[in-house]
Amino acid sequence: MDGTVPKESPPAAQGRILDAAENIFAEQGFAGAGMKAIALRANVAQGLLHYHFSNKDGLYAAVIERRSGIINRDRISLLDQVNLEKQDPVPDIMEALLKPPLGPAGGGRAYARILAGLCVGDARDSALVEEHYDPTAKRFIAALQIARPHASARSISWGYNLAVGALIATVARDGRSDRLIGAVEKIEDLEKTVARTVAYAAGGLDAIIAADAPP
Amino acid sequence: MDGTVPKESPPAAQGRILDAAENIFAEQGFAGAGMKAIALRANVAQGLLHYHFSNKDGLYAAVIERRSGIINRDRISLLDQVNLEKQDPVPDIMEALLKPPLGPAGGGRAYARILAGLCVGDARDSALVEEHYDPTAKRFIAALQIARPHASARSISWGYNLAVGALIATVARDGRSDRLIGAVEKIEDLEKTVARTVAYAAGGLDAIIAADAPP
DNA sequence: GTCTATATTTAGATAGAC
DNA sequence: GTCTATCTAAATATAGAC
Repeated sequence: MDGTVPKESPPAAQGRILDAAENIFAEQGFAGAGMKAIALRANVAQGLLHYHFSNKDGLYAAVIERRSGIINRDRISLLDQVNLEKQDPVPDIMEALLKPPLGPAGGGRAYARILAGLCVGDARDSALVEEHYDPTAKRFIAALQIARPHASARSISWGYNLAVGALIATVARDGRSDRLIGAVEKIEDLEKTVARTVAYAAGGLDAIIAADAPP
Repeated sequence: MDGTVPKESPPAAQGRILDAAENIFAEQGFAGAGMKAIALRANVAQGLLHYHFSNKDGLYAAVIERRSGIINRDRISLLDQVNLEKQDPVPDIMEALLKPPLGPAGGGRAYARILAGLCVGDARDSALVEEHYDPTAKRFIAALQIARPHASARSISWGYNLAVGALIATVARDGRSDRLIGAVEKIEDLEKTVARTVAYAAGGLDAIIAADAPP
């Protein structure tokens, strides 16, 4: 003991700020989120946000960096477990891509909505996607190309992009499907949601490959 | 001649404002767009925006209303031409759904990005979707249910939602597919883009129906 | 590291002349 | 209907005490 006393453990102010920012950016988007509201939800003074993250852009980038790191690690870990020699590895590849962001470690609905915003966003968002997601994306595209060796590179990359689109629709439009059919029942469980999105992405990929094939 | 002189014909200030707002809302999102910037691009005084549309919410709603009216009219018109008795009408239904927003009358990339934002947006966006898009959505879901009578209502409605997700990915992520494979060629033509998205949505729908079927 | 208080800029909205 | 000028509120960011 040297007399120094650590104030708070891991989820110190810095972590609370990131959590609060993740939620508010998800709800309001980048421009709509306010530093004041984030500080309020994190129970810290507004000035502290600037001390730790310089400015709003820095805070936004920190949120993306933290969560994308977790998601990419999980994605790659699952992808490495896929046996590319098996009969049809595409569903396994899609599950490795789609399950991490849908699961609890993926930040739940909040971060998934940020991810959706990233994909339809402006130049700042594009730069963040390129930095934090492109490297992993290339890994998945390479795996899909191995699984479908006769497909064109363009079909494969669109199959990847449209799989992410299915992910976005799954997260962002949750609730609308039930509303449109007047359903009143409970929330689906995660397994079923993942299974449906995986089936959709795998089926869609093969459909565009078939449509692209020379007649 | 009575001395009165009409200032400008159809594309008067009101139309220019809507055009400018559509573009800036597309680029920046609702919160990011500024009334000042919209007025500047429309070449009108800022006060005029409030004279015509009361406030920012009113202007946003007017942009959605104008474009969704055109898209819904085109969608229903194409859907009514689909022969539901033919062997497999699903691709035709999907084309009726996806072609209008991708085409020139759909507002081009600008409005498509607004549409994407609507789908991942907050409460205000949900209300606008419910008002302007739900009625047409129900028509398409009904048509899909007729084309796939043995599929569950939930599979059908998710097939619809995920088709919209494919639309969003097609528009919003344009450019990323080529970047990821290092392509440097020209822009694809509209026909090919529509055909791929239609094939994806149709193939994905049947995949989730198959996955949902009792074993 | 954290807080309080404040500076600076920018936003949406309004008033009134033309 | 349109413009100029202005009001008021809110945002981000900073300064300095603790």
